[in-house]
Formats: sequence, C-alpha cells, structure tokens
Amino acid sequence: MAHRQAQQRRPSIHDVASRAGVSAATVSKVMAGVTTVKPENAQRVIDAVELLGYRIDPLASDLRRAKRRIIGAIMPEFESEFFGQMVTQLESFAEQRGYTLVAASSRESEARETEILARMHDWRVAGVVLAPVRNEHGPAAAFMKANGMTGVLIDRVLSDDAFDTVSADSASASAEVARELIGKDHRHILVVGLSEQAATGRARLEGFRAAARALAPDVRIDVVLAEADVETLRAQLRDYFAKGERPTAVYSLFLKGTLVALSEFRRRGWHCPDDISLVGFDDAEWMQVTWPAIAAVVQPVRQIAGHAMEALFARIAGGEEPPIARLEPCKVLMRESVGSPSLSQPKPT
Amino acid sequence: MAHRQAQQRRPSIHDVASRAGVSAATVSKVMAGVTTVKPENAQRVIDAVELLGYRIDPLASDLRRAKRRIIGAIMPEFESEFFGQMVTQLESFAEQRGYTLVAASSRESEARETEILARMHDWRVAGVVLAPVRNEHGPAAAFMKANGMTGVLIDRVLSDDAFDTVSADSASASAEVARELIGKDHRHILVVGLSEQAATGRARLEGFRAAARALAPDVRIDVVLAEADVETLRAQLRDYFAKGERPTAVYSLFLKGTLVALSEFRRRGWHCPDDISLVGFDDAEWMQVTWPAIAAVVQPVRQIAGHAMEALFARIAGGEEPPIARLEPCKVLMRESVGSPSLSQPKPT
DNA sequence: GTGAAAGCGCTAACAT
DNA sequence: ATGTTAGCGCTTTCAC
Repeated sequence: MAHRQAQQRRPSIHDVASRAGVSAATVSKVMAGVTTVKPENAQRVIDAVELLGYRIDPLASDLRRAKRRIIGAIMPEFESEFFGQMVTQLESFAEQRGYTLVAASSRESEARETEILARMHDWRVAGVVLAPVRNEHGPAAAFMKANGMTGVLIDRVLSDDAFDTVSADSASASAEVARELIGKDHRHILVVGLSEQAATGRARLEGFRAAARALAPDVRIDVVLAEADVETLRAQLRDYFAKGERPTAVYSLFLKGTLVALSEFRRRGWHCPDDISLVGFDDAEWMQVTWPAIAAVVQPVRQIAGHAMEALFARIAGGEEPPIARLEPCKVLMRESVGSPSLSQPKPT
Repeated sequence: MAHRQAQQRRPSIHDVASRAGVSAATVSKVMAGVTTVKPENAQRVIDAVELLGYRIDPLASDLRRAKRRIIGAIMPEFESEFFGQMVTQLESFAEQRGYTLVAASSRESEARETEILARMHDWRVAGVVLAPVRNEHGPAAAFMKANGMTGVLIDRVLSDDAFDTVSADSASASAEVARELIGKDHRHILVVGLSEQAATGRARLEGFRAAARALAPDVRIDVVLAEADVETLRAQLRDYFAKGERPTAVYSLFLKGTLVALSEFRRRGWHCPDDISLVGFDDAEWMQVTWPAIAAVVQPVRQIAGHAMEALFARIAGGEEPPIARLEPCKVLMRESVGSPSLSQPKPT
C-alpha cells in the first residue's frame, strides 16, 4: 500500500511518467494493459503508480475517449422497495461492465423526467435506463428519440417503436390472480388502480378481467380507477363502499392501492380474509410479516434489471435490430389475506 | 425551440463560436453570464446557442475548473424507505446548488463502502455524504481522512473528530419511548437490536434504559442484541420466547427488528396490543395501514439531509471550524400497537 | 517499444 | 470588449 497524506492535487499521469522515467503515453498503455510495453518499463510504471497512489481520473479519461462509461438511470421515485431494488441491481450490473451508474429520481413528474434526461444527455452518458413516470409515449422517450440517445425503457411500458422495453408480464400475472380468486369462489371482485392511461395498468386490468370471465362468466368485476393520485383513489374507494358495495375480494393493481385498500378495510373494521380478501400487485417485505400476510404479485426485479442492461449494452455496442419488447414472468404469492367467501361469510346475493 | 435531428456529435463551444462569429472565450463568458460582453455579440451567441441546441458539457467544464460540481452519496442500501427518502432529499438539495448527486449503495459491506469511496475520490467529487455501514470509526472515514476528502457523516454516527456528523437524536427519542411505555404500566420490556457496536444502537438502548429506570426503578429490561445479522436476531428472539419469557412490550431499535418481532408474534399467535405491545425505531408507510397500526419513532429525514448538505457546502467553501455533531429531534408516533398490560392481560408476577 | 504531438470540450489569464 | 494562448488529465495516432 502506498502511504500518502491528505493533499490538494492528486498525482497525474505525468507525475507517474516522470517518476518512472517514461512518457505519459507509456503509462497510459500500461494502465490499459497493452502488452507491447517492455516488461522492465512496465514494472517501473507499476512501481511508480504504487508509490504515488496514482489512479486514473475516469472523467478525464472518458473526455478523451469520446464515449463515457456512465449509465444513467431515471426512476419515478426512490422510496419504494421496488425501485430501490431496481437501482441496486442496475448499479451492480453496470459496475460489472466497468460503468458507473448515475441514478436520479423524476419524483413522478414528467417535466422533471425530461430535465433529468437532458442533464444526462449533457453528461454524454453511454446509455439510459428509463422507468418513465407514465408510459413509453411520454416526452422523455420523445426527447431520447429526437437526440439520438441510446436507452432502454422499463417498468411502466409494454413496447416501443424506437427503444427496447423490459417489464413485468402484468397480464399473465393478473390472469393468475384471477384464476386463484375464481378458484376460491369469489364472484364479486373489486379492482382498484390508477388511471387507465398507463399501458401496464390496462394490461393488468384486462388480463385479470379476461381470465376471470373465461372461468366464471357470471363474475361481477367492479373497477375503481383514480387519475394518478392516491388520495383520489382513497376517496373513490370510500364512496364505493359507502354505497353498500360488498365485494368478497379486492385486487389492487399497484402497491399504494394495496395500502389504501388495507387502510379502508381497517376504517370499516373489516379483517382479511374473513370479511374480505386482498391481493396486490407488487410485493413488499412487510407483507409477509403482518397478520394476516398479504398476498401479492412479485415482480422479477433482478431479471428486469439484467435484461434491461443486456439490451442497453447491446445497443451501446452498436446493435441495430428492431426494438425488442420483453415481458418477464412474475410470481403470485397467495398468502393469508386471501380466503374463500363460501367458508367465511354468507354469500352475497 | 431548436429543431435538431438525432446525431452523433453534439455541437461544441467552437461550433457556437464560429456560428456567432466570435471566439470560444466569448461564448464561455456569455454562458457564464458575464456582463462585460457587448450586447449585440451576446445576442448573436444566444441565437447560435438556440439554433444549434448547444449545452455546456458539465464534465469538460469541471475538468477545466479543477473543482467538480458533483456530490457523492454513499448509503448502506437503497431498499428501505428511509434511505430512499434520504437520497431523494440529498439529490434535491444538491441540485439546488447546481451540483449533481451521484449515489451509490455499499450494500451493508464495509469493504464495498471503501471501494465506492475510492471511486468517488477518483471522480474528484467536491464532497461526500456518507452513511457508514457501521459507524464513524470505520475504514471509509479513515480513507476520507487519509486522502483529505471533504465529507459529512450521517445516520449511524454520533460524532467524529474529523468530519461533521448529522443524525437522529436516538437517545432522546428512546427516552420518550420509555416514558410512554412506563406511563402505560409496562414493567417488563424487551429491547431488540443489532450488536452494541453501532454507536447509535447503544445510544438508543442506553437512552431507553436510563429513562425507564429513572421513572420506574423496578422495571425489568431484557435485551436481545444480535451480531449484525437479522436472521440471528430472529433465532435469538425465538429462543428468548421459547424460554417462557413474557414481556408486556417490545421496543425494536431498528426497522428490520420491528419486522422480525412482528413475525415472531404472529408465529406464536400473539396480537398487538392485547397480547403484547410493540414500538419500533424507524417509521414506514405500511405501519399506519396495518391493523393494528405500529407505533414508531420517525426520523427527520429532511432535516438530516438539509443540515448534512449545509455542513458539506460550508466545508467545500473552505470552512475550517472544528467538526460539529448535530442531533436532529425525532417524533414518536404512538399508535395502536401500544396498549396497557393492566387493561388487557393478567399482570405477570 | 516508445514518445511527441494533437486534441476531447471547456475556462481562465493575459494581451490587445 | 474580445481573442489568443495555455492548459485541466487523459488517450491516441503516428513517426521514430
């Protein structure tokens, strides 16, 4: 180990060069692992590097190389487990390839999303993994297109004509939820979600509806969708129950909806699964710890991140195939929050 | 708006200069807002910038300026609400000052923590906000010291002789929890946490213990601390209850401990607050939604982030005062998970 | 095998 | 008020 004091200026490649008695170009070659350097000189360089504690300045290096080894990641938020895990995974895949991940939060704002994207473009990132606030047809994707940026879209997307997309297979997972609920004799089910604008939300709803109706044509499916605002959803849900509606199960299409549903159940003194069943899209650590444990659709974060990065690096390497839309299979974890209405309560007529 | 196509090379300052018929230096001045440029030329520059869609390359700019407008943030994880909120806040404070935040996860590994720090040093970040895996005396802080980096330590720290520190006032919050529990007639309380190594863990435990004993000298406080591993804690907790121990309340010193406690209660069929009361350090969104809602100590994330950034920028600006250790007051939210043993169960002898 | 020279995109002195 | 020059720290021809 080199012993160095606190200091202002770090040793540059020239410092190493003069200590080793060679030119900066040679040092550069040694650092890059070029084999055509005379072993003796290489060793002198290595020693000088060690002695001075020299490390390449990645930014200066990238400046010269024209393509920067930085990947940008834009998430709608950092506060949820899902996106937290996503960033962790993306970071780790980026590092495996010698890139640095720079993550930013659009805080659910499309305006901010585009600003951040512009900043990433200024940074000349090699590529961007964008989890759009709404879907693939937002201003951010348009910006990327217009500026010839290379990127991959994830999460709230289904497919795009310019970029590869990777997301959870919402429709299949929802169909499986439908099979489970129908199989447990639920015939009046409420689906809650955000506005139908999001393509994935629609896929979840339709996947559920189609499967449920195929299995039980007599099933009644109510839908409460709110416009992009959780508090609105809460109000609408309250209204819905206030009208006397009494579904035997609720399927929430997104995490916060599950929280809202739970809290509305609580407000009314209903317990799962005896009074009502609950399944949510998106898992969270606490869901298996509460009583009852909450049934959930688990998104394959690692696979999404992995395939997104794979696709991105293929594009960075110059791949020119038409965009691919990937759907990763989810797991449906049936937990205690789902019961059978025939067992626990008088069947509603 | 400028209309540009997808393209390989973005316009550089020289492109703007030649279009505007001035030198690059003049363009640079206009971009920097220097007022000594002839208005007519300034306008020509502005027009050219608009036309070409020119934007400064921040990395090239920083390279020349010697000090980079990048702040590094190192968190132990991204998956929890707390650190997610922290990153969001830090990002926003950094942007307010024209800096970009580059966040990285040490994934609870001290080795990785130091590696990341070294990478941030390579990047010549202006400063680092470090939430250390263990505490202020780890290898990361030592690395920062040895390399003369400027930084601020947050979260799992109490004070340091080289860096400013900002964290939640664990001891006071725990004392308040003690007052609440003692006031509700709890006289046998179990405290669960991770190894006493973490200074903040110790502060939480001691703050609790001291306050509880001062109010009720006869109180029995059991402590189950595990060595940095949540599964170990689970096993120890299981053993503890298996021995027949029957505290009336549990105080968890950290979030995952609260989850573990809850799941162990479930395993034994105990419900809060009738069978046992529960308070946890660290709040989470789900805690107010489950039944019962879980009482929690809420950390002032925004204040911690804000003061950390304030301190950091003061140091970046050259402040040389001795390090300051800040403690931010928490809020204790008593929710339904806390009851009174005298009301709900035979008092244990 | 190696180094001199050029230059990535920018800014800061210093002339003018 | 402006342009010229000289780099920031690095990599990359391209002669030698």
